[in-house]
Amino acid sequence: MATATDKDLERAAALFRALADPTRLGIIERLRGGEQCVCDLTDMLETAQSRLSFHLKTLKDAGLLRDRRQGRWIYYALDPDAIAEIESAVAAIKPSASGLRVVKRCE
Amino acid sequence: MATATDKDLERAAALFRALADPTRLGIIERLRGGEQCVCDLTDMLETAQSRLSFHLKTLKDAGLLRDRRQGRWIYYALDPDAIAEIESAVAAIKPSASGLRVVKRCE
DNA sequence: TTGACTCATCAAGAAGCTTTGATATATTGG
DNA sequence: CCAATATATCAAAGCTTCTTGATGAGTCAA
Repeated sequence: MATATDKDLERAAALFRALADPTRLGIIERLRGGEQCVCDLTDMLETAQSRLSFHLKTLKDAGLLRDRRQGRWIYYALDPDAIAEIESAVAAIKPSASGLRVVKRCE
Repeated sequence: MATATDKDLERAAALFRALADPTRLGIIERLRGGEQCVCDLTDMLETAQSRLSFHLKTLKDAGLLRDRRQGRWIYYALDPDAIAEIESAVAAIKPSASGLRVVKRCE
């Protein structure tokens, strides 16, 4: 496994930063089952509308959510690619399997 | 799967917050192969000593690292339990398998 | 077109995080 | 004990993020 570049670390940090807030994790949890419009999230999370909008934007800017307008509502959903990216960022911090260093390399 | 409590979300957010910094991810990367003393990390990361100490403490306070003094040196290592905790926090944000769920609409 | 509705954006202050340089503490060797 | 070394802690400054309330923008129906 190659050493992560500064850019890799920066990107991974940005993903984790987006997850580093309980309100945003609550949003994500409510999107696990599929897309939801902002109004439903507002009801579920009982929070000020501008505050919710701020956190949705934060998640979207990090690439974790996508949105879609339908009529007067806007639906947000998890982006599966981002979830995969997070999983790979976590895999990158796992201790390597052993000190024996017989791990198959990519190059 | 039960809904996460506020405390679960807070704890998961704290873990992600600890990971939300490229310097700290760099530290973790260098600990993947096993424990290192602070002096080695200082050399590898080329950073001010108090700054490194701050980030080590941040990781330790979040439960991600443990430390051990040996003589004049202090060795830091990843805590495997915390890594497992992170993995389970990530698993908790993965979309649930039932992707075909009917989405409730606003009307 | 107007009004109501849904959501985004903005500005300002509050709260939290990071860096820096200085100082403190623990350990070892002489 | 003293000096040197390794690391932690502290305080101040700077930077980033979050919350709040106000306003703007898109959409629909009458």
